[in-house]
Amino acid sequence: MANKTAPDSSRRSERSRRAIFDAALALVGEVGYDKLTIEGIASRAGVGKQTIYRWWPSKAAVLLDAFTADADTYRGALPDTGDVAADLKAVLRATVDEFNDPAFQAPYRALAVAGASDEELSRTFVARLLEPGIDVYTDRLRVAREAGELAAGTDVRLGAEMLLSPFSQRWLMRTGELTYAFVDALVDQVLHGLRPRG
Amino acid sequence: MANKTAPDSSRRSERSRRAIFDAALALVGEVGYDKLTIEGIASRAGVGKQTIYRWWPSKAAVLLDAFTADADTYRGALPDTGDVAADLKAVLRATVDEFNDPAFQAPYRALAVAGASDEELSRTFVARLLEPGIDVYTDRLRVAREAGELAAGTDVRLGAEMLLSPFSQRWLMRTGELTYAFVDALVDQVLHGLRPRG
Amino acid sequence: MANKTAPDSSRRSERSRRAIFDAALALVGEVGYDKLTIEGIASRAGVGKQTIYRWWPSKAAVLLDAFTADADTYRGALPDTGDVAADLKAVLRATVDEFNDPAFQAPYRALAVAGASDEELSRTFVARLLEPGIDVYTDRLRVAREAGELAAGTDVRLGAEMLLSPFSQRWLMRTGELTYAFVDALVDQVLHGLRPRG
Amino acid sequence: MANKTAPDSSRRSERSRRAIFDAALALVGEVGYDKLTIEGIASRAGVGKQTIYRWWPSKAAVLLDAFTADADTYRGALPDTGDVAADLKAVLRATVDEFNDPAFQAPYRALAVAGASDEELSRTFVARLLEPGIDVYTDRLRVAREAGELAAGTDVRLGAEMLLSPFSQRWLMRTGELTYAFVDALVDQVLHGLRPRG
DNA sequence: ATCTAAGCGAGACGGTACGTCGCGTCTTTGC
DNA sequence: GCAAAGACGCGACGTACCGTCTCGCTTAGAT
Repeated sequence: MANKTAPDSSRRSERSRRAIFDAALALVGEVGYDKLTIEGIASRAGVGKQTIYRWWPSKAAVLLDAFTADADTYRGALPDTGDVAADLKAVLRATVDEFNDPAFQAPYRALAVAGASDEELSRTFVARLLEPGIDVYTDRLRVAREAGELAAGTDVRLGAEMLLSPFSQRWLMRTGELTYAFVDALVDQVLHGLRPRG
Repeated sequence: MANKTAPDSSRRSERSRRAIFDAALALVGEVGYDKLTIEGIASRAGVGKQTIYRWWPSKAAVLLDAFTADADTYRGALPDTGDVAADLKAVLRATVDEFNDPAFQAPYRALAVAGASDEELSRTFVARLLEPGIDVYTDRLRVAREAGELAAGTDVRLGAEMLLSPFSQRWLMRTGELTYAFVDALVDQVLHGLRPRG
Repeated sequence: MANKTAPDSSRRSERSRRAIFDAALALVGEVGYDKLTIEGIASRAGVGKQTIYRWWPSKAAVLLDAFTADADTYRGALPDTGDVAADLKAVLRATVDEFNDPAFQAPYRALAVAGASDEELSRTFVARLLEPGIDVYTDRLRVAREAGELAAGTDVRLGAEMLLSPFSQRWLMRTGELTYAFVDALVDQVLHGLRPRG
Repeated sequence: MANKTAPDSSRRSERSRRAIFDAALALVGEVGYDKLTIEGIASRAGVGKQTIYRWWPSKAAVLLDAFTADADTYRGALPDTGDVAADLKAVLRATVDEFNDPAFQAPYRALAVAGASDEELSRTFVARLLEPGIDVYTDRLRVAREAGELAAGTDVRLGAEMLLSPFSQRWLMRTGELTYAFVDALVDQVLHGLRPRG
């Protein structure tokens, strides 16, 4: 399958793999994604360049693995107190804090940028990070719909995007502040719509 | 005030400026943003590298100027037929076509990516391209609110983001297709909300 | 005769000409010949680049004019006390001091180097600086020959070169020290030859 | 001790080294020293610029190595037929031919010029090319002195300079022709001196 | 005394080369 | 046979000067 005699992953050095992840995450925080280099990672990790090239196709892929190696543990479902508005606000407020934290921002923004320009990479990025995030909202909305909290015909996937995209967009393009007030208003307006009630 | 003795813009060569814009737009379409180089632009434009460095701080800034030099003419208001849903759908469908056009995509995506990673650049990008786009939606929604088509207390700026962000996000991160059906559903769901109607 | 409509030298700015000479001599002393630039001279002299290009073909030509503008006043004949050996030693000892003086060295070495590599320039350099120097020695030796101090058939031009070249060579290529002892020995050996006396 | 982590010379590519020498010598003959560029050498040699910068500090140093890599094999002693004048004339006549040969001239003149302006480089140039040349004359003169052909107290080093410097000077500064007649007269006058014989 | 064309300071321009950085490949030497 | 180390060919970086070319401006010399 591999076109170049694939490396034997059973012989792979776990020590080097960890060192590369640590170096990549540290460096992206210090110098930013554009000035992050393979040589820099290798040097900081005390590793030969070839060891990186052997296992990853690009610096973005290294960073993606480094980021998800730490993040893969997390995941689950949104809380369900029976009040979908309250639950969404609670989780989005926590997400506000997360995206305002520099340590989280740097590698995540780097990945988003890399994904936006590199179509190949974006497939992995979307599948491993974005889709799971959308899914937990979709699931929670579906539960709410079954419970009669939402209209019967509601497109829950689209609903999830209506909640997450304005948030992501503000953060990524810096078109606005990420505050509790913003997410509260967003949840309310998404749920009630803009139309006047009959 | 200037840290390097600013060049005299009255002596500037308009011919070179245009040639640089043309070359930058052509090249970003041909090779993509990452492989776009200052040397490439200079060579294609028949211009010395220094002429680019004299007037712009980065290739992203060149591209931004090139893109807006062409785009600055456009701008206006959304149509107003009295039916806000129909008007929004009409315009968003046109925007679907625009964002599916490779000639428009390449430089715009390049700018979005550059803006996402470079905070300085993003200020200009947001102010010159994104904000004006949001504003025309905000204005149309305001008109609709005054006309009683929307609830009295509606946050029209937030409404505009709810319409545009899911669209932008799908396009930028490739999380979904941009279709007429998608924008139609988006408009309907934004206007009506997810809640069941009393 | 001129292929480009020669400049009108009657309108020439004497003030600029002096400023260029001063700047060129000062700069060659400060940064050396290789790092001497036309732009640097123009800037230091408070002069436009074109003013230099209008009147000189190269930085070497500027330097040559600058150097000879100061040096043209000097010139004359060697002393004649009747003792040719003593006269030569006296003058060469003075020349040792001159060539060990950094203020004289820098531009003179620069000119020698430029002359060595540029055949066109070397013609002027030789004619204006080297030949006159050789001539005064040739003249003094001729007088000595007429006076019977030298053998009747002596080639006085070659004699002058035998005196000056070992001196110049040591200085230019740094193959040896320039000392009084050296020039004394040189004069003696040139006059007496290496052969044992019959 | 090294200020930049010196390269590992055991890993050095001999193929590249030779290609660089060949390219440098060919180019200096074709375009001259001033128009000789590192980029030109690298390109002609099919080598990266960095490979040159890794091993040499300047184009002059490259040329010096290139020149001596070929020339290091040669070297020896002057012929000794018992007639010092004849021997000197024979060798100097051969040297006349050598210095009138363009293929030899171009790189040698380039080195002389570079050595004249760069004190650091001149140390190597003198030690590797000039001094050995002077030494063979010094040695031959010493032999002649022991054989009684020269005066007992003769300074043989100075004698060698008296033979070589007028020659070098004429060539380098173009103050005169290099002919057999010139070197014959030079040898005679150096050996006999200018004084009339008692 | 006025006009007009040249010299002038200034510096933008199309270029070439600089010396550096990082790429991705390849090779050498342990382990 | 993977890994650390790093030399290699390559391409782009951003800078420094080159020599040419306008731009006003000032400043004679001819009218």
